[in-house]
Amino acid sequence: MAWTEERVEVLKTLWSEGLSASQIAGRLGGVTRNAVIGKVHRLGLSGRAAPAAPKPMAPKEPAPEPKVRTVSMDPATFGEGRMTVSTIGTNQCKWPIGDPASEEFHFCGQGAASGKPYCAYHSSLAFQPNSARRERVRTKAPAAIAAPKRAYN
DNA sequence: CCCTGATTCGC
DNA sequence: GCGAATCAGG
Repeated sequence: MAWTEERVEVLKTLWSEGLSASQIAGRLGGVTRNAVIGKVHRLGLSGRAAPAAPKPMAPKEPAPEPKVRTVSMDPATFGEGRMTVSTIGTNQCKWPIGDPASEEFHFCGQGAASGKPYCAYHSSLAFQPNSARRERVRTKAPAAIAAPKRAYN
């Protein structure tokens, strides 16, 4: 399973969303949590670093008014609205657009259902790939390296 | 024991 | 670059 742009986007998003490596791995499918963590490190977003650029220090953004843009654009034109991490609303799609460490970085910003971090379009991207396996009840750890206990008889 | 991420290391 | 094995912690 190769790390396609889409999969990487999902990875970055879910990771920044706070999901654990095993959760992400299970969602993507075809990869283990080790692979996810390895990729995460390789991407340089370990430690749950903020997706936003390493802003040294915002000169005290007064913006006391959480005026979010209630945009309703088509998925095809997403990217038009430059929702930054500071302008994103709670019920707006938080799908990352562009490099997290770039000025171009912003969020989709489309209307998202309450509780859902993404709009329908990106939600499908993130949740569509595989939906069969959600259960975590069966943690893949049957390993149980049989103890080589042998009697020295 | 279950889990978590972090790092190493052979591929 | 990739991910399993391993490490280190909760």
